[in-house]
Amino acid sequence: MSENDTNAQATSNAPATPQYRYTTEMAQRIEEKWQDIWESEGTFWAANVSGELTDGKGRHADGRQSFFAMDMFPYPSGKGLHVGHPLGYLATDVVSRYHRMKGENVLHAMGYDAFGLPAEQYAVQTGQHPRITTEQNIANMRRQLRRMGLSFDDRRSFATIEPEYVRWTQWIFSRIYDAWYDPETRNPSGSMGCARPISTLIEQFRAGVRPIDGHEGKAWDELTEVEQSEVLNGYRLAYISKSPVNWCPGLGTVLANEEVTAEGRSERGNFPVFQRELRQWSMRITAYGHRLIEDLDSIDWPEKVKLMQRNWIGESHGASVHFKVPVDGEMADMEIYTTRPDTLFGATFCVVSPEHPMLEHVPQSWPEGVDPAWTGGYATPSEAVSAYRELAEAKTAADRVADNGEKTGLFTGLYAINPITGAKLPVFTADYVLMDYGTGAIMAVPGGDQRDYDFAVKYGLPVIYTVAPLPDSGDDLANYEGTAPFVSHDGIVINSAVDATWARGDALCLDGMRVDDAIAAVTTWLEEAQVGKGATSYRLRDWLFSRQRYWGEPFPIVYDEHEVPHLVPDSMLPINLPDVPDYSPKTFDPEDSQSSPEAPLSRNEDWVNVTLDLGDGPKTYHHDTNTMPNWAGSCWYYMRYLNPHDTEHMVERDEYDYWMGPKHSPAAGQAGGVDLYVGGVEHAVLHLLYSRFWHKILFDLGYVDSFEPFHKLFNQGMIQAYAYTDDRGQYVPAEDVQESEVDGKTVYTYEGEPVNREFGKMGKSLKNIVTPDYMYDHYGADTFRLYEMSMGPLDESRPWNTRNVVGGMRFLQRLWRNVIDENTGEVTVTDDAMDERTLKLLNNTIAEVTGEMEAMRPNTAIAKLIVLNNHLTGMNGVPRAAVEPLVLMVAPIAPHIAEELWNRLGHDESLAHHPWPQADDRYVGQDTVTAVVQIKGKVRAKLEVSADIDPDELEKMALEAVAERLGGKPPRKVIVKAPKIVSIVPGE
RNA sequence: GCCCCUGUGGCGAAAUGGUAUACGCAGCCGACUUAAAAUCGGUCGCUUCGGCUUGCGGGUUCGAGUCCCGCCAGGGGCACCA
Repeated sequence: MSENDTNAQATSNAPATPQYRYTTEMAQRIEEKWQDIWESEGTFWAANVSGELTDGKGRHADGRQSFFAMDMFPYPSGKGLHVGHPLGYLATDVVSRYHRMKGENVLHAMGYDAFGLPAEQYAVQTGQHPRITTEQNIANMRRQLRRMGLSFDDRRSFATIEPEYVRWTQWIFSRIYDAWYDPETRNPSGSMGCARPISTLIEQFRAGVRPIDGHEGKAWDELTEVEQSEVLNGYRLAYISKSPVNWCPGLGTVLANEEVTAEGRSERGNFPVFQRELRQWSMRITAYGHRLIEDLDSIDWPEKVKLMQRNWIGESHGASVHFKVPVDGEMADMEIYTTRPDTLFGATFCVVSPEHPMLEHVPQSWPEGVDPAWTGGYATPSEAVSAYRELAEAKTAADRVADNGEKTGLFTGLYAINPITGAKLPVFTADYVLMDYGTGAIMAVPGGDQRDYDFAVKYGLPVIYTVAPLPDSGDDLANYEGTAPFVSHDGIVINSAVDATWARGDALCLDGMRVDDAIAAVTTWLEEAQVGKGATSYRLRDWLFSRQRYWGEPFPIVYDEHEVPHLVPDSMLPINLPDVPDYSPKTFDPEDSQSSPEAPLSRNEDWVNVTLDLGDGPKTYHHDTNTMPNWAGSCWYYMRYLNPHDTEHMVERDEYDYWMGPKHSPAAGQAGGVDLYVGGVEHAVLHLLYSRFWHKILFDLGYVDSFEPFHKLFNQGMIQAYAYTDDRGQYVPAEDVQESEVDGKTVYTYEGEPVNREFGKMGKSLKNIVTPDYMYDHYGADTFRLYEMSMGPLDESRPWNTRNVVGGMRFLQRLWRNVIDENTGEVTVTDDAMDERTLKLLNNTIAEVTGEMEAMRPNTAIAKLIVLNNHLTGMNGVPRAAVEPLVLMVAPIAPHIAEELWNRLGHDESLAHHPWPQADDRYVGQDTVTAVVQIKGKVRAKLEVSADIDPDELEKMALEAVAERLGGKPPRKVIVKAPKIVSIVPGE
């Protein structure tokens, strides 16, 4: 389009686009010019307090407020960007530029999260080494982002695959491995629980102040190295465990719970996931469950994300209770977990998970007269139990979903004795009880739990109701009996008299108590009788931390001939990946649940076997062949922006304190952290939880002085798009679809044929992608930025519509024309004084736009800038004193045109650090306002009055204005909110 | 099933409990053009001209898009967690 304009001017005598109009070509020239200037002058370099990055182009850190604005860094995937991707980057950039103009020292940079599945899969597809494709992708992404005019400090960019970065990722792993969680020590923030070096635990074992698990009564130094290693493994925050994990044959790797969907499939690739018992690395995130919930109160995050984290961690309070189980003439102990100890009187059977160790001790034969439904037709309990266990193991999460709550289970032949009633309860095994939650065993209370009720109905077990609705609730227990349990936590306890004094003659009667009080009473009783205690349980599981992939960080761990793990000394880090031709993961038939993972690194024997001197002479060791999950690099990258080339520290203390310390900025709270972190909500329980966990460990160990990584989190919305399908359901290119009106209805056609419109994501397969490059070519970066920022609130999703972009272009053209003559290219502003109206509008606009920028609402800021600009457009000669502040206010959103106009207005320095305009209070507000007279809330008259009108006078005027409507009757009530509203309630 | 968010013109959207529809797109009318595009100016919720309008029905209030209760629709999170 615009190209034709230029040609037309050269080749025909028809009136053409004026030579100095702000066209797409003009925009492109201006944008490239300023991007070069910013780069060569280091305009966006942020100044550190010390070290090599103190140079902020004459703007040093001393005494200046810091502001750290950060995006969730991207995977450099080969797919390239579409216009939806950079929405968050643009938002962060607008905020960064605004804060820079407020005089703050702004840290804003971009790194690349380059390990992990997307990069590896792209490499496998293209047959090139992931390092090569990753570096190409990073270069392409850098180019596209640079063209957007983002104000990054390019000295601080890095990728997580760089050896100098990997070194510190491995260093952090080493610190986590070398630490344990002491729940009895206060951490530096004052709350209970603290990670401490493992040496402090060894000291306790050695001093005999802590019993050694499994070796009670022995001295620490009597234990073999293997035994010591196993004991410590039970405490380390990064530990090896043989436990059921999510095994995904289709991807050839194990996955964390967070990476498995509710349907039991892999989040990436959508392959089936099976539970397999495997030896893998885990991180003890459950130790931090409580602090991860509690500290949410100290950070400025969307409630939605906080809620998702709270739900994911799933802290529940209750009690653990010990039931005696007669086994082979002795009394074994079975511990159960319940959130409702008050219902102990209503327990009519027990259930253990199919993996529960108690199942090793089932009796030889079924008791006399056992119900055949309970035995499943098996001849002995052990046959029944092992058959059921096999059945449960083969089930995928998807099967469980398909079961739709249908309960299965079998009797174990065992009985458990209820410690409070003495009742003998049959013990079942069923897969609705999970081994890795609570204790893997429950007391079943069918009168108060839907699942237990379903099970009881199926197996003909008794139901005892122990809780009734509150008497004044209008509900009646009779509504539940025989049909459903009464599950509410509101209610009163009934029916606790069931032999309550059996246990030890203590009277414990709960009748008439509210549930809360009854829970407390039973918990106290359990503790006094030493058969149980208050307990907290978490839905959160420990974080499975190893993957069988090539493209990730190797573990800084080697094993000796006894398979005892040893930490590789810090001085030998990083451990780099071997440069080998075969980096593909070993994948299997997605349905082959019996396959086992095979780490690609294990194929490189040269790399696997090493001779090291770890203090007792050179010995042969072998490397751990797993790699870390792709979350590892993103867990701590924010700190690396502070100085990505620091070879002495993960992060330097003074630098951390200046940029992220708890009191560095009024914007940050007590918890400290990055001032603004912008990214998609999809990481709510993945990256954002892992990152907080690592950060808290580093805080406990004293490496950082704030206990949260991200003070303010902002989730940008998604940019959605229309897609079109023809009558065969095939997608057609959205770009070429025509829109027209037929009989007042909008119809869409492609090559003359009608097509259906649907609404959703932007994607290549939907043929509705719009790329940033398309936008640069057709409108320029400033118009692109302006459109994305004006579409609506940043945190809401909305549809992209290229047709609407032109409005932003017109605004910039008018702004340009208000400064520059389109025909001569001369600056046309006047130095005349502003008229009163312009002065008022200008100062009101400054005040309002400042407010919108503070609140991160660029859409409404833009609307107000347009109003001011439109006003100036109508003037005869635009006053410099009005247009200069306008240019400054446009700068965060459309920085290139703003720099160009600022320069042409006679300023030599970039406006990037020019002070943000200040509103003159004398001209803020209105002289006259339209006062509205309402009768019963409906507008009946409007009055033009002075802004400082006396309320009594306004009331008088208002009553006069609507006298006719009041019909002479005195009003019953008059509310005056001068100068805007008079609200009248008429007399009867 | 449980929890959370969102419903305002033809479209994207504005509105500290105080004039609903700012700003932009599209549309319509006009100016400049031989013409078209671009640009500029105007107009732009519905209406039987009484009024009526923020998904629907109630409530609180002098006054509700905004607060409360109950529905409906769309989106998201969790889902045998004892």
